[in-house]
Amino acid sequence: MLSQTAEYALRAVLYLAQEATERPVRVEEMARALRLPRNYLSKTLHLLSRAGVLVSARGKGGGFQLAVPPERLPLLRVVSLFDRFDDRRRCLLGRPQCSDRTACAAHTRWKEVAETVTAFFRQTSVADLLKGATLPV
Amino acid sequence: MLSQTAEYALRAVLYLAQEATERPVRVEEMARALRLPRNYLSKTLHLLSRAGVLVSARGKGGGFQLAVPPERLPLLRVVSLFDRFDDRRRCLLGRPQCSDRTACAAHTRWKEVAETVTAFFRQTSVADLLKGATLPV
DNA sequence: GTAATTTATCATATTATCATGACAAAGGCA
DNA sequence: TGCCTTTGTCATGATAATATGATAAATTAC
Repeated sequence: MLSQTAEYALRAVLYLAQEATERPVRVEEMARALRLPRNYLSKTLHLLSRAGVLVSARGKGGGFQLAVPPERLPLLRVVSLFDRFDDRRRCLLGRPQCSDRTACAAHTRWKEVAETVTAFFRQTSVADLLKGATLPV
Repeated sequence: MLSQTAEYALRAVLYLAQEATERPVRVEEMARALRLPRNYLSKTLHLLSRAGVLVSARGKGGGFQLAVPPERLPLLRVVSLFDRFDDRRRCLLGRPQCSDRTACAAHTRWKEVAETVTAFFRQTSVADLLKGATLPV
């Protein structure tokens, strides 16, 4: 459903929201805890930082932290950095343009489903997910 | 949302349902009409045939036809040949197993959304899509 | 200012997906 | 039979996604 990279990003953000209230967390620690490839995760976290989702600090005591309180961080803000959620994705038959006016055969029926998916990412916050978490992320 | 290949397959099946009531359709014709790569489409159609969605015939007058009336052909039967719709896909955080018992942090909320998506593919038939089609597929 | 620590970046490797081209196999028809 | 048509299959190539390893740049601590 999500690309591998978006999934990594989401898991990392959840980890930060859960583990790191104040202290910054090193890539090393996160990669180990989540079993993700270290340098690949590093790049992903860097992108999240540039997008203002995380803040990073180098040197001793450095690492990554959320830049935003989890309550005000919709999942869409995380995953949309890596996966597209535009019209092109939302057309089931892959048309470059597919709207109410230029509808493909699947448009009317698929639109609702696609909108449900997007709404989930837009309306669900990182904090929402942690509420439901019974196990560590 | 769907892989390129699953999307090609779906478009091809829709084309057959719309254009070919009796006569078989050649790959050449379909590739041209749908602007898909010819030999790649050929392989995709072959898989659909082996799965019993299409029937193929070689030689003059040959080509592909639906093996099943469009009313009794759920989209899932087409796309699940190319994309996975199992638990793994349905876990937002990519866990190998994620069920009500072994729930990830996103499970409860995501389950509904994922089920909406799967239900769409399971309950919508090829014929359903053609009903809504105002333009040629 | 030097060393240690940690992120940032670059170059490259690996893998999966998508695509092309050539030819083999099978069916229809004179 | 021999020829044409069309699917079936194989070998290969192109591209994007994922991953690794090496090194640069920044920060902290002494």
